[in-house]
Amino acid sequence: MREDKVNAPYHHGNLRQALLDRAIETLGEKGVEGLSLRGLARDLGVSHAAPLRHFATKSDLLNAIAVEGVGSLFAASEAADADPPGPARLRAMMLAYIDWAKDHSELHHILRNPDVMRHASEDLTTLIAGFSERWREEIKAAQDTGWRSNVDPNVLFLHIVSLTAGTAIVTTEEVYQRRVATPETRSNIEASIDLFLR
Amino acid sequence: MREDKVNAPYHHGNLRQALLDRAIETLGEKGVEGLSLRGLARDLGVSHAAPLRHFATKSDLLNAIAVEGVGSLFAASEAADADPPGPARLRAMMLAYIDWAKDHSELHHILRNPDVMRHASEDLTTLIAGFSERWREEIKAAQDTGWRSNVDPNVLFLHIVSLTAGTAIVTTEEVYQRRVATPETRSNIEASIDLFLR
DNA sequence: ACTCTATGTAGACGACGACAACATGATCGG
DNA sequence: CCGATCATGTTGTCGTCGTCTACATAGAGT
Repeated sequence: MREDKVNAPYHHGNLRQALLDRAIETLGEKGVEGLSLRGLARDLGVSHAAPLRHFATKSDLLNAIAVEGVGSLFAASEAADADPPGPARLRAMMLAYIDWAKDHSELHHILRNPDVMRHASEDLTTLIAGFSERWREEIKAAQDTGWRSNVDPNVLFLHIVSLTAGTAIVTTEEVYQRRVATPETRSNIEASIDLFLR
Repeated sequence: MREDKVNAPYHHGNLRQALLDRAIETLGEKGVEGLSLRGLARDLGVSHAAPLRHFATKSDLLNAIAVEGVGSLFAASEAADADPPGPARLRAMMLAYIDWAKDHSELHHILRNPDVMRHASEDLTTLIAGFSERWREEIKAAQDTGWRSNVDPNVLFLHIVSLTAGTAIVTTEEVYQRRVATPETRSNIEASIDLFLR
C-alpha cells in the first residue's frame, strides 16, 4: 500500500505535507509575514479554506513547521555520536547545530521567532525540552571524564548553549553577518569554539 | 518657541512619539503579529489612517522602533566606560548588553526579528554597524593591554559577540528560559562570562 | 449497500494595510 | 496682518487575509 511514489494517496493529494513543504519554501523567500494560508492554497491549487482542515490557524502551521525543525535538528545532531563522550562530542554537537542553522535557515528562523514560540504547543515545548536535556547529559558526561569537572554544571550549560546558539545566530542572520562575519567564517567558527573547549 | 512642555505641539498631539510608545507597549503584550496600525490609532483616539502620516507602512513603524532600540542599547552600554579599557570594560559591556536585553525585551525582540531586519532601513543598518564597530575597537584595545593578544581579532570578535548575544537570548527568550535558566540566573551569567574572561 | 468520518469547497464576515480625496490648522513670506 | 503653503488628520474605499459555517465528496469499516 505504498508501491508507487509517496504522494497522491488521498482526495487531492498529500495536502498536509505539501503545505508544510511549500510553506518552508515561502518562508525562505518572503518570511513569516509573507506567508499566508490563502497563498499556500493558491500555490497548491486547492480552495482557500482547504488548509484549515490540517492547520486550523496560521499559528498551528508555524508550530508544525517548528516541530519539523526540531526533528531535523535532532537528526543532524546525531552525527556527533561518532565521537566519544567528552569535549570532542560537545564540539561536534556545537558545530552540528551551527551548520544545521546555516543549512536550514528558514527552520532556524521559525524556531527563534517570538511570535511562534509565544503560541508553542505542548508537543513543541516537550521536544525542545528533550533536546535541552540531551545537552545537559552530554555536558555531564564530559565533566565525568574530568573535563572542567570543577565548574558548576548549570553555569557550563548556560555557557555552552549561549555560545552555540549565539554563534548560529550571528553567523546566520543577515544583519549580523554583514558586519560580523569574515570570509573564512567556518574556520573562524571552529577557532572560536576551540577558544572555549581548549 | 519651546517654552512649555515638549508635547502637544501640533494638531492633535505629539502623535509620532505616542505611536512609538504605545506600539512598544503593545509589542510587550501581544507581539509583532498582534500589533496593527489601526489598533494603535484606536488606542490613541485618532482616525485609522492617521498613523500613515508618520509611518507609511507597518515596516516603517517597526524600523523606527528598532532605531529607538539601538539608541537605547547604545546609551545603556556607555556605563561600561567607567571601567578602564581591557577585559574589565569588555565584561561591563557584555553584562550591560545582557541586562539591557532583559529590561527592554520588547526592543530586543524587535531587533532580533527577521521580518523587521529584512526591511531594515539604511539608518538602522548604519547604527548597528556603528555599534558593532564599537565592540571591535574595545576588543582591540583590550588586546593592546596584553589580554589574549595572540588570538586572531576576528575570532575573538566572533566569540565575544556570539557569547553575549547568545546569553542575552537564552536568558530572555521564554522557551529557552523555561528550560535553561536556573533561579540564580544573574550570578550564573556572571560566572559564565567569567569562564571566558578568566 | 449504508453509514461515518476525513477531506475539500463555497460563501460570508470582520480586521487589516494601503491608497486617494478632502479638511484643518500652524507657519511663514509679504 | 493676511493669504499661501504645507504638515497633519479624516473619511471612504479596495483587495487580502484569517476564520467560521454550511455543504459536498470520497474512503473505510460495518
